[in-house]
Amino acid sequence: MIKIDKSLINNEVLHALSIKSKKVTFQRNEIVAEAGKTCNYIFFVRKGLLRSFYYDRKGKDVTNWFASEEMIITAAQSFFKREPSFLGIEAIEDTVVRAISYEQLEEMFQEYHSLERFGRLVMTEIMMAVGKKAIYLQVKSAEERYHELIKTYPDIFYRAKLGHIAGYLGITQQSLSRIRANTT
Amino acid sequence: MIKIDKSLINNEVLHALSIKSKKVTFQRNEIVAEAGKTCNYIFFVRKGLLRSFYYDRKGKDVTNWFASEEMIITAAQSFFKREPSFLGIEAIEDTVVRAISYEQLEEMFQEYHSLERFGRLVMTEIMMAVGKKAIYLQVKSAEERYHELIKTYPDIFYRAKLGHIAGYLGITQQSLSRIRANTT
DNA sequence: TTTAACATTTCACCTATGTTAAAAAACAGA
DNA sequence: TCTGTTTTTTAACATAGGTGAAATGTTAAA
Repeated sequence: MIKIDKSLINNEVLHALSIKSKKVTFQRNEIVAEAGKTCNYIFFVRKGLLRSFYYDRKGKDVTNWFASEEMIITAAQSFFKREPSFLGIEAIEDTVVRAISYEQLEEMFQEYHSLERFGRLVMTEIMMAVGKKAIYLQVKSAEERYHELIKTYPDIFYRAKLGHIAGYLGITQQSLSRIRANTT
Repeated sequence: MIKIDKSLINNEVLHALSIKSKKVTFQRNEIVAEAGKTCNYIFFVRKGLLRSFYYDRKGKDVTNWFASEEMIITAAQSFFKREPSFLGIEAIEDTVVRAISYEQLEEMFQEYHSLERFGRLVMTEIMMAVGKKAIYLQVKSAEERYHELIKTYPDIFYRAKLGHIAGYLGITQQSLSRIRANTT
């Protein structure tokens, strides 16, 4: 759930980005990046909804992150460290993205100092978003986490499955169902 | 718990950093950055141990992060976004740091493209460390989180108070004491 | 329109962690 | 070394959320 603030990039770089990136479409339920393989792309979502996910020790599917219109998503650790990913990414809806490969992005970082800066600022945004999630998991109840999620990202309620949302919140789908029943 | 890999910076920039930064010492229990105020410095720890912390809704002190030798710490959201901090930072031991102000760091980012790049890489490391913490809180039991912490950062066991560690793990100090009793 | 697959809710019971309070242990200053 | 303070442990009880299973609801293909 990281929105990109394009006003931080100048037009020249924005143009270069649009040339280097390619448009890709995915169908609902299609795998966008496979767990176990190195993730070579960062995706800018134009239309649709994606989630990254992994399997916990007991084999349960856990949603790690969502991304919809104007947001970015990748398997960050794999993409930036060039190693196999423990995260998979899938399209939850029919989705259109623009994808930039690691090599292309690296080239552009070399070429445009201002993009390197933008990259640092985006990474700072991501870090704070992830940090906020950690703090919520650290001190808020499941119910509070749920209400906060729906408040800041209302359409997730209609667009994602209960089990996906529950996994993201770190609870079971039964617990989330119970929370909904208690508070609606 | 973010170690800095200095091999990613060239000597010229490293030298400039050491000139622009200043050495500061703090006594055990001294406040290094106050919650409610904008945090103007990023700290590179030379000696000692620090923690960042906040108060949850019920007023309970919760440790957010630790930093010891060769690590960095700041109130990231405040420092990078230039806004009042919800985090405080305190020295847990007598501590020596090198501090760089936001203005100085900004100047240096403008001057050295390679530092901007380094900043992006460091931010990526931080993001992944925070992401790992979030995942642990999402799917691991308190006991697993405790053992992982002690495994990856053994001296925290001797150097930090039980209550600080418990807060970091997202549990009460009584629960952590119980976990220790069960497994020692 | 029926049926099969999938998603959500409900329920009874269980367990990890929280809460409150007190005892024990460790530590720091005189 | 003694003493007051802080930290850690222990214990009894409370509760949020997990588990497994079944019931109900929804969707979409045939």
